[in-house]
Amino acid sequence: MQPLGSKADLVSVESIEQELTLLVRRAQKVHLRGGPTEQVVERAAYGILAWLHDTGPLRPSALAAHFHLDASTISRQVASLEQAGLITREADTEDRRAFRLRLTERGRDVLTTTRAERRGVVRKLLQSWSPEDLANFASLLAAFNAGLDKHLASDPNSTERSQR
Amino acid sequence: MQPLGSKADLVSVESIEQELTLLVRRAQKVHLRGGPTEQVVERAAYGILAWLHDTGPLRPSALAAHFHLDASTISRQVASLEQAGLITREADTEDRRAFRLRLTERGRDVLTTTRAERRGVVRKLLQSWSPEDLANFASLLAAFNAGLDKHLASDPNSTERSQR
DNA sequence: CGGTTATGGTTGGTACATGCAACCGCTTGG
DNA sequence: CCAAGCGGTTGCATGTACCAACCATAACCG
Repeated sequence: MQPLGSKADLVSVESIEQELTLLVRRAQKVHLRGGPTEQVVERAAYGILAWLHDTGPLRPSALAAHFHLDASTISRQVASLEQAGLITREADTEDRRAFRLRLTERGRDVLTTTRAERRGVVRKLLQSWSPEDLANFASLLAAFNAGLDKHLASDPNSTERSQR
Repeated sequence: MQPLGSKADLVSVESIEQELTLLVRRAQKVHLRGGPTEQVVERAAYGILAWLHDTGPLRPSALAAHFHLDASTISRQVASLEQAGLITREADTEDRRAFRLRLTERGRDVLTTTRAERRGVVRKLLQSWSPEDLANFASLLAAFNAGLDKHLASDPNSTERSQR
């Protein structure tokens, strides 16, 4: 509809940057807990539980790579999840330095509950959207994340300081 | 195309929840700094600078409301921005308890630089997108933020603990 | 008025998230 | 077998955030 690099594109990029900034800032506080009487599941922990659940037993290093976080950060969060009885570490048969993390029964339960609540919030937020918009948003968001992933992977610090 | 509440909707909601979680987690680290030799502009500070710039002098309380953050959080960030010489406080003629925040010359410069860099990153991330997708993403993101804003405003804690 | 309550902001205390540097122990390659 | 490297942990520093307690001014009310 419009030539590449048109003014409308610029406006879109500006708007996207703006909205992302706001979203990320605000979303800090949308971290759910286990349930009514339940256990605390921290914001950071939820991501780990979900990823472990969806992709099977993983090493801490694999988690760090997925989230683009420092190994030390993962290490502490893993320790606390283990403490809480939501995950266990099992020996890695191929390397005795490492181990693999697996959800416990309880971890699965907590994840299920928490995930249901979070999805409930999202559903409520999106209740008035058309199916087309929903599907579109889902796929654009996924595409954006994929791009971000690549960006962070290739160029870990360009976003910290643009140049030296 | 599909009946309301269809399976496809559920899948979209699930996917959106997932992608948002990942995005927010990863985006933590995409906070830019002032420039080559420049001053640190923290992630949080950037949002404040940008909002002050775009909507004129504001009270701290207005910032807190916009970001849905505690007044104390804003207070400290404002103090540090003032310290850095990026904003000034001017008396509020209507209420001597309050004051209004305004960007300084330097604040405007730093914002301009930082914003340009951030937009550059976003542009790079989105360089292969079609104009349609860009425009779509921008408007869906804005709509989502608007919904989130309403949600947080009406029901400040439902996302902290779903019920009692 | 004069006292009580409400509102705008700040400060102290605390918790969580995160990165970097230093370290420990196993693995791997001369 | 020793040196270099990798996986993970721990100490330390920072940034972001909330709540509770506080101060000062404003608004209300009898």
